[in-house]
Amino acid sequence: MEIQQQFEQFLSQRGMKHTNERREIFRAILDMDAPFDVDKLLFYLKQQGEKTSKATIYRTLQLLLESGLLRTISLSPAAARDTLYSLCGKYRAYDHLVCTGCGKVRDIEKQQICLSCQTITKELGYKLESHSLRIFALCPECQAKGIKTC
Amino acid sequence: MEIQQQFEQFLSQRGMKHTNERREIFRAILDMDAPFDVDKLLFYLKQQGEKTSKATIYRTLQLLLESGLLRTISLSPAAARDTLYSLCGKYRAYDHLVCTGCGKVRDIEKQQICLSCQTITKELGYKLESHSLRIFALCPECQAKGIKTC
DNA sequence: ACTTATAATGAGAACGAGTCTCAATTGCAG
DNA sequence: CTGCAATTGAGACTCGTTCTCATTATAAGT
Ligand SMILES: [Mn+2]
Ligand SMILES: [Mn+2]
Ligand SMILES: [Zn+2]
Ligand SMILES: [Zn+2]
Repeated sequence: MEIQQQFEQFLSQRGMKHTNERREIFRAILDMDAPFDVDKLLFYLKQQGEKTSKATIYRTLQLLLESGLLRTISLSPAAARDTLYSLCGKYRAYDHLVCTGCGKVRDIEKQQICLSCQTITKELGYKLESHSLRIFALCPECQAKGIKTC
Repeated sequence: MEIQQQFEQFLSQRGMKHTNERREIFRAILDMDAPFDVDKLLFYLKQQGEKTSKATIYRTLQLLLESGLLRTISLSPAAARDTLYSLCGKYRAYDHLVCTGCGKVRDIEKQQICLSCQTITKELGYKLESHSLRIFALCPECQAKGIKTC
């Protein structure tokens, strides 16, 4: 099924209206070519002549999170600002390797991580839903430059 | 070495002063019996008659993070509020299993996770520093109660 | 189509965690 | 002790996020 239709179906299931704003916001999200924050989305919509309000964007993002179509990304263990969002499945990996020197982020795809999560939850009788792994490490370039962290 | 002395040594290495405020804040952190936020720390210190300021608490927490004695915890992938802190080593695991139903958090200790992180960073020529894994799953109790998420 | 009830939106005020400023205080080297 | 740079406290400030409420749009019922 088309992803737009999945959202509309989600709205219907909840007895919510299919508004023009919800459509436009979702379309803008589909246009994003990297994880985005609210500012970026708002700017993009303004550019296109939409006068969507900040409040409606936050409300729609919340709906998309609840629908399971969108997820948040937290790259830094501290960062309590500027939430990043990404469509589920748009980028293959949910796991990230973050360079503590230059901040560069790589996606990780390691079957072993998924298997470990399955093992852990199975052993404890939990029903696995998702996971998020962040590895903090110094990239080869930063090692060469002699950048130190901590 | 005593952990208090490790902090004082860190301050000395940086040529920073051993102030009463830094001592009292660290003592309060040692008294915490669970991951804490700044509010809780501030309240605890007020209770004890200390009139430490919010600014100094943030400044000292930052120093403790840099010293490697303290870490932050991010349990929810969304939460952009109220950072949680915990002494390194106070709770054994850095990885958490979070119930998406009741929010209950368990520590995870799985050697396999550490090994995977080592493998991943080694393959890419990175120098591993740390990692943080959060597994989101429904606990047995919540499954029994028929609580659904998403 | 038209009406109507009500869900949704927009504008901006409010909120709150975290940061910054600067005058007053404190630690500590000499 | 003294002198001075480092540190602190009070509170203003920032800015991402949430809330409020008057206005507007959706969709069910006719
Ligand atoms: Mn931004
Ligand atoms: Mn709190
Ligand atoms: Zn790097
Ligand atoms: Zn549970």
